[in-house]
Amino acid sequence: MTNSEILSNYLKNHGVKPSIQRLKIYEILRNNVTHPTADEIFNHLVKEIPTLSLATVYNTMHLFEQKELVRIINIENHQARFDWNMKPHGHFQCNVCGTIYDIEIDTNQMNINELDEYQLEESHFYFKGLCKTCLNK
Amino acid sequence: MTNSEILSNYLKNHGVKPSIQRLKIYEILRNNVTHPTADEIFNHLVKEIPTLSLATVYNTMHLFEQKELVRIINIENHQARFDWNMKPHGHFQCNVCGTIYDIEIDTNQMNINELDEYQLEESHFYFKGLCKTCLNK
DNA sequence: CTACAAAATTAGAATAATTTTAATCTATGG
DNA sequence: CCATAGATTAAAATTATTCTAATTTTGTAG
Repeated sequence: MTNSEILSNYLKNHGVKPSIQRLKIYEILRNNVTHPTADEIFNHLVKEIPTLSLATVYNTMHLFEQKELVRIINIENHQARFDWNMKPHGHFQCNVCGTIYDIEIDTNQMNINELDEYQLEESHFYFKGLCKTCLNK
Repeated sequence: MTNSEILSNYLKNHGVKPSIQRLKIYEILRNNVTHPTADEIFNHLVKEIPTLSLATVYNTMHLFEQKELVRIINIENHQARFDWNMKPHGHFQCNVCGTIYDIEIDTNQMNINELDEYQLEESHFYFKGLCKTCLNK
C-alpha cells in the first residue's frame, strides 16, 4: 500500500470520505509542515489543485476536528493552526523564529485537584520563549 | 487612599502614566469583569467616556502587557482576553455558558524535562468542558 | 449508461477582531 | 505662554474566518 492509500483508509475509518482535496490536505498535515495555518495549507496545495478554495481548507479542517482527526491550536491570537497529533501533548513556540515544537506532557502526572469540579473535555498547554537554535545564534 | 488612587499609583510604579482612560480600563480589569475582551471593556466604558475609541483600549492593553500589568489569553480563537492576574495560573472555560474560571497550577510541580532545552518566557494552560453550574442544569 | 439527488467544492461577498494612519487633543517643562 | 512629546481619536485598512449561493462531482436507482 502506498502512503496515500494508507492515509485514505485512515480517513475512511474516521468517517471522512477521502476526496482528493481532503486527502491532500491530510497528507500535508502528516508529511510536511507540522502545525500549519489554513493559509499555509492553501498556498502549499493550490499549486497542485489550482481551483482549490480557502473555504475548502476551512471546511475540511472543521470536519477533521469533528471527526477527531486534528486538533485546532490557538497559540497566536488571530490565527488558528492545525495539529494532526491527537495524543495529549503541549507546544512550545519560539518568539524569534516562530517554530512550534511538540512538548510531551503527562496530564495525569499533574493532578490539578481543582479540575475535579469540572467535566473536562479539552486540555491545552503551550509555552513561549527561545528555542535552542535561536539561542545559539 | 481611595481605590482609584491605589490603582493609579500601581500604574505609575509600573511605568504607566495614569491617564483617565488607562486608569478606568485598569479599574474594570481589577474590579468588574475577570477576563474581558477589548470590546467588552470598550462597551463598559464608553458610557462614562463617550469619546473613547476601541483603538485606545487596544493600545492600552498592549502597553499594559509590555509593562507586565496584564497577560493576554487566547482561549477562543479570534478574540483576545485580558487577565490582570500575573501569578502563574491556568483557565477553564465552560463550553456552555462561556464563563472562564481561574485554575491554580503549580508549574514547578509539573517538571517537564523537555522544557530544559528552551529558554522559557511564558506558560499558558487552559481547559475546556462543562462547569458545575451547567452540569447541574 | 442516464438521470437524479445528495454531498462537496468553489468564488466571492460578508463579518469580526485588530492594527494602522493621520489628525487632533492634552500635559508638561522651559 | 509656547513648543514638543505623548496620548487619544475616528476612520480606513488589514487579516482571518465564515457565509452564501452557485456549480461541480459523486453515488445510485432505474
